[in-house]
Amino acid sequence: MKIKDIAKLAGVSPATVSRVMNNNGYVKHDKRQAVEKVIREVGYQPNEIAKSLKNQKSHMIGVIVPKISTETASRVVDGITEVAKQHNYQLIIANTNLQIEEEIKYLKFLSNKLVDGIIMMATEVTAEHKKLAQSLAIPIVMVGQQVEGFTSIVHDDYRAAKLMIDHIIACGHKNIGFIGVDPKDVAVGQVRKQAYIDRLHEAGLSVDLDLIGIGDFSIESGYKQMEALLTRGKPTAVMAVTDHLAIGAIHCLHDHGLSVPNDVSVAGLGDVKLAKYFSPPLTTVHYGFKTSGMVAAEHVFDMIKQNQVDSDKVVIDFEVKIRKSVANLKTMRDLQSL
Amino acid sequence: MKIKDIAKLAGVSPATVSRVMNNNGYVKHDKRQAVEKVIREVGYQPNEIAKSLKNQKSHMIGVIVPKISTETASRVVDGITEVAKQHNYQLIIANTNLQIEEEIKYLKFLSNKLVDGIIMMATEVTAEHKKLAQSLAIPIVMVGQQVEGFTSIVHDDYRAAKLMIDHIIACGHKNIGFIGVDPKDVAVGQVRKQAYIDRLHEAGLSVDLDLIGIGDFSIESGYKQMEALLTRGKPTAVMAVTDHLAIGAIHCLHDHGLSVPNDVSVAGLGDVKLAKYFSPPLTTVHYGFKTSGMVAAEHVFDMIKQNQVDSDKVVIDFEVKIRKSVANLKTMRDLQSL
DNA sequence: TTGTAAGCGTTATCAC
DNA sequence: GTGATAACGCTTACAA
Repeated sequence: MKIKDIAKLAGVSPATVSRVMNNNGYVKHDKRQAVEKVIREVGYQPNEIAKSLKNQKSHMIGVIVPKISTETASRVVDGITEVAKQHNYQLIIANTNLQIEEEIKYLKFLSNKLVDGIIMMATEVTAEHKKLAQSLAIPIVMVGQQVEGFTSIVHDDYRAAKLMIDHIIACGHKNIGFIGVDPKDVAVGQVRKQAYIDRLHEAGLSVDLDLIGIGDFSIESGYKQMEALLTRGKPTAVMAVTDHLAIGAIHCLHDHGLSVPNDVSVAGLGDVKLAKYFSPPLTTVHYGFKTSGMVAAEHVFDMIKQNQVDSDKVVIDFEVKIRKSVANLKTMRDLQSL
Repeated sequence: MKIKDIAKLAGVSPATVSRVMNNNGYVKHDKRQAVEKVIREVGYQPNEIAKSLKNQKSHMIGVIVPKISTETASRVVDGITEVAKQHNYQLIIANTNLQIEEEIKYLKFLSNKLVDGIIMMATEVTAEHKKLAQSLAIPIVMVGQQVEGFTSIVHDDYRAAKLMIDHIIACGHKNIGFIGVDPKDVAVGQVRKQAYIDRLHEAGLSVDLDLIGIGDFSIESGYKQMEALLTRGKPTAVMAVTDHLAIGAIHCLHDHGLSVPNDVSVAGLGDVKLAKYFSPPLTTVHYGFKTSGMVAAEHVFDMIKQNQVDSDKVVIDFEVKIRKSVANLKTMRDLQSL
């Protein structure tokens, strides 16, 4: 059923039907009624593809994510959908499974008039990414990593990690371990580690390489790195760069008969939904991922509307969540001396 | 940059360029070379919208989910993406936030030539859903709920829940509580509850209404329902219809100074990623959500290819995960008598 | 082997 | 107010 058919049935021209559908131009009351009646009766729905082609607007934005089945990604996507809905936009999502060529491929593919804008959650951003992205006519915003020349929605990873270490130091810990990830991921792999190192230095504590382990993003990896740390040194506290890593570490500690936090404290970063339900409830930093998504979407829509590209950097709030997985050595000592 | 421009630059007709791009029809070697060279040089990418309009195929499938930031949904979507990729299809996802009118709306919207098929994760399926869905020309498959007249990808919720209760009974429990959800969700709200009731009857145990609580899908709700159960009766074990509910229940028990599983056993259903890292590790049933998604996608593509609609019911495997949150009363007694 | 032109379903311009 | 008609960028008969 196309516009022509409706026109015929209503005894008007296609143009009139179009005018009725889009509420623009003058249409006499009775004709409008007639058209609306037919539309209702046959349940006509316009062909969105044809509209897109004609209007040069698809009313879709592309979202490139490393892995949708990740809490971080799905929370960001959740935020994006929410504001997309307000703008009557649909999301077309591309799951790259962390493969960099896939990201490039989708960036190209999506930009061919298929979408009016792109939101990209990149882990690693290469020069090729940047060059390609810059060559595209449509607005692109980056989430999670700051990328030169693009509007980037980020959390202040440096400050967040530093405040976490702050808290650990304030609890009286001196041998503080670190479990991180590959530095290819700048925000998580580099920035958070740098914060750790800087904060230790500031506190006059030495950075012990034996107390640093680098894994990937899996829980198992947290377990393994913790195990390695245990053979190499004697940390009283460990900060993991991710809640999953922290959970793996805690599990390892338990398996080794160590109590968290009485024997070793563990802190995470990210505040996954279940973090507070663990035992001990995980001390971590809450990142507003959904907010990131919403803000990212708002920026894309601004750029679409104004038909121009900007390159802000917007920093989303975080919140340190002090729970039970980091022990206060001072109060523990006080308790023991009683 | 459109096909016409490429044609001009390469000194051929648009038709030839199209033939080169799609590898069909005869094109002389040198012309092909020339065209390919230009394409490469200008980085030409065809307009996918125009292709869709002409080909009457969008190479996109629509995915309607209640809430993407849910582990269940995102695992299903993960599976869908994986097979979509093999077929060179993109996903356009619609997040309904559990609102039924949204589902209807998207069902209509997506079907207007925008997508070649739809995968729907519905919680509640009304008559209106069915009628509308049936009127659409494109293939639709349902995930998570069996819907008459549609290919439905489901888990055997009845058997899964029954086996879980089985295990609980086998552990010597007699006062078994139940935390469920609204029956509007047939699979989770009705079927799992029925399994609980039936299994108790089969075992000759009476069903005590005071030991049944109905909440929603939130962790907090599990907490509240558990609290209510505690005031009304004295269960030695509780099955929650969802891991989140179970986690809430466990939390409540802990807050009341009760040990899980020594005082009260708790089982969940679903096996969220972190379930095995809880303490105690959660006894639950693993559902292959990613597999559901993959199978759903395969069915959609079959139907798209064969250009016909079928209405299978396919049942995805599950696996009972016996961990530590359900105690064996018999061995406990043996231990005590030593 | 290649080019011309019609057509996919809309919308917008321009006559009337 | 309304209706032809060209155009959006592509593919595919059909002609040459």
